[in-house]
Amino acid sequence: MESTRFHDIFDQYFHGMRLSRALPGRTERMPLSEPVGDGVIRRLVTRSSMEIVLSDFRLLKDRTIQVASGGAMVELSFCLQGKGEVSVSGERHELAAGSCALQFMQGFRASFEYDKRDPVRSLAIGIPVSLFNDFMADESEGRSVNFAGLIGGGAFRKFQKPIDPRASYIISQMLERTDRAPARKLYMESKALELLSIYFETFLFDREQQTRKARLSKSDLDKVRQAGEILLGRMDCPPSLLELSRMVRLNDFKLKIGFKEMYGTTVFGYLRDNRLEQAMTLLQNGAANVSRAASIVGYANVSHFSESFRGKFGINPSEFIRRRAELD
DNA sequence: GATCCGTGAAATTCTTGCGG
DNA sequence: CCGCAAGAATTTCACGGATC
Repeated sequence: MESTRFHDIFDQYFHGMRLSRALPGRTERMPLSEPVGDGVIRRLVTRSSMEIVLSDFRLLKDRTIQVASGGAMVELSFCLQGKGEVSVSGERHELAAGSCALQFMQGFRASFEYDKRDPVRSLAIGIPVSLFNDFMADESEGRSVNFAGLIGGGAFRKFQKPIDPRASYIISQMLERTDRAPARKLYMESKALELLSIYFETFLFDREQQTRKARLSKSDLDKVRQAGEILLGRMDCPPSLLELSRMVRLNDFKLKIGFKEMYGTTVFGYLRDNRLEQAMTLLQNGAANVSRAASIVGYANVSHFSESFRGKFGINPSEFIRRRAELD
């Protein structure tokens, strides 16, 4: 693992935060090339100083990236692909594909560990504290929410959760319009605001979300992650719950608790979400029709597939294809 | 080809009980 | 009181077939 002063790139582009927002309204596109890696990072700063950063790259070496910041900021980030670990002020956090984090930070130090094998795709939306407080300002019902109150005296506070269906649909729309499309900036900003609204609501105003805490050990969580991987690897013929728990040597009770904790859903809920997301990708790039997509991701009959798809994305697969066709 | 509907199977949640 | 597990109750899911 090579440790690097990679700041120049990442401090500015990747985690988007802590840089001067000198050029509102600007769009930047930064390709990554040898020897660092390949891919591209796109960054858009709106007039309201909201920053939207889309990353899609792969590194050629394992890296530990140190980030330090004196400023304060709020960031909502989505890890779409790849995994890694972050430690902030001694606390470790997992970065897992399919998870979303809302983070509040000021004057902190963090290090990110990335693995060269895993491509990284992520979306980060950063907003200045003043804008955040402004968004929260008109909460009339009693307790008001603001940056200082949330973060307390600390340097960092984070809420984490799997990306929910509404959000993943919005993100896919954003990804489609990264380069072309008229009124792109307006479009991106509106979608980013929509995401902020969804997650401020779930993280900051949903009681039970806040009280959930870690209950399993690191090694058990590791087994849960293994189980998740097994499940994804065998989408077309998944093991039963009991088989799965035996495979990773963890009793089914813990497995269920673990899935709730790590992915925020049940074991088969997780499987289903992933099946449907993969199916959506297939439909999106025209790689398959509805029935083909259903069978690829492991649905034996299309009927149930359509029903699940609608349940998750609020739209029938056929309708989804039709609307996509209209876009082009 | 895609969606809607009824039914049995399974997974999840809820409840209770055991041992530390 | 806590962690865990077994069993009951409830909910969700997958399938086949009818229908659009």
